[in-house]
Amino acid sequence: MGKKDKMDVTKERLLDEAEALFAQKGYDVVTVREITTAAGCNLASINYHFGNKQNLYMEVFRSRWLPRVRRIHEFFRNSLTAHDSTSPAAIMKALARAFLEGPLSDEERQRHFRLIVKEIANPTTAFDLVVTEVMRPFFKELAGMLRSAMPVDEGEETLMLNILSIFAMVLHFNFARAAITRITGREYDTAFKARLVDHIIQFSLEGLRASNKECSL
Amino acid sequence: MGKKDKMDVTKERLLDEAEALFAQKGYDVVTVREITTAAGCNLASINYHFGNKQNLYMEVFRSRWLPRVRRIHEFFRNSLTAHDSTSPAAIMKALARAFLEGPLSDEERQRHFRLIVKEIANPTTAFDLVVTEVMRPFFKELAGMLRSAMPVDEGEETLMLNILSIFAMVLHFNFARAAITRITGREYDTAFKARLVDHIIQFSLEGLRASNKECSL
DNA sequence: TTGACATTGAAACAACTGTTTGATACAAAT
DNA sequence: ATTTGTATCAAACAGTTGTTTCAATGTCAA
Repeated sequence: MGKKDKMDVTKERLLDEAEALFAQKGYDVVTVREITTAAGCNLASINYHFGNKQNLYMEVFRSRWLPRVRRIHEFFRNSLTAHDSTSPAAIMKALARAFLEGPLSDEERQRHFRLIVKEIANPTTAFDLVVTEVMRPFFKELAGMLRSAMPVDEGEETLMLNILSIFAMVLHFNFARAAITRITGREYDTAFKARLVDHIIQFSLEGLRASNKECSL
Repeated sequence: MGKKDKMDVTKERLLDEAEALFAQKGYDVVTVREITTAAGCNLASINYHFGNKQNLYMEVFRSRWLPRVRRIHEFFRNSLTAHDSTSPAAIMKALARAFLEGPLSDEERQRHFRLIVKEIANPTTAFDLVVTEVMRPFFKELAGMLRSAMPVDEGEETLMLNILSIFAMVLHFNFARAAITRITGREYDTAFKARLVDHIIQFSLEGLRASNKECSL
């Protein structure tokens, strides 16, 4: 194995461990020593491969977060064309399923949402990247789908609020796990997870109908 | 003005500034120098009055957060007994209004939710305090209200999920402000805020109906 | 084999962290 | 007036932070 390969391996491991730690604790709490120790490499390797800690954080979003959310989006599109039904309910169900039961493993999903929730709470340049690269385009795509699927033509803003609400639910039940278990006292096992997915879909589906009724008044 | 008064003043100002900064940036990012400078007092005053930084953080929750959420709960109860209507819709509307338009100023509300969202993401002992002191009792109270108001008797878990969902919406649209403005491009002015409140209430109201239908099948 | 290059390693760096110290100022009690 | 106790202050503390330095190591081309 040449050194060229070794470099890639170190870089990849740094990105992996960095993402896991950033998602778990947040950017400021995680130290470069923590990351390099977890990756099993030298303290200076972050600065060597990425320049500084900030660049490593950005690179996590570029090379890990963005490709992953694109996989989710693809999963969503595929599951829609497969059933080729374009009712709002079908769209919403496919959307929720893509994010909650899609191509991601449970661990990946938690990392994914924890990272973006921290960015939502305190946006950095990484959030600008995410917004321009995937969020705004995907929201536009969704709005177009829903507009043509809705019996009543809603305003751009109403559509946006509905989409935001669904993501609010998905995000919340993913990042509030620790809190939910403490409040409810119930374990976050697979049975409970399935129950949650069902609930989120039903809740959002009905919520979506609200704006339709409101507009038809 | 005696020194006894001065102490109280310093202590109160430390709590105020600490809460604002903790809510804005998070516990680890905020430094004791930042807090004491903002409060206009000496660096050592935090350790003098509270022992250490952690205790100050806990005291913020004890003397600021808990009383505030209790005011919201009172507001909710009062607005319910005033209209003495106990339909699920009335309960939900009163609940959403209490948290979104209740006794809190807009600035207070944002501080309030940002603090608890950070605790939900990464719970500390402060979260245990909040759960045992207000969350579990209030959730039980709410569940009791909704159970007797619902036409179909739901399971304890379904009720809990519905309540959690409403708080998910309320929390999200309060702490995701920066993100929402960046995504939608729309200003977070009073008009938009009013629109949001309406939306959350409608969305949650319909979402609540979902479980009722589900159970009746 | 030699030389150039890329990667790793241990050690040190200055800056910043929460906390402690001891002196000082001041009000109330003796 | 003296003592006592409380609050504030500047200064220093030890530990940790991200980053830099420079020698050591290995790889590939000449």
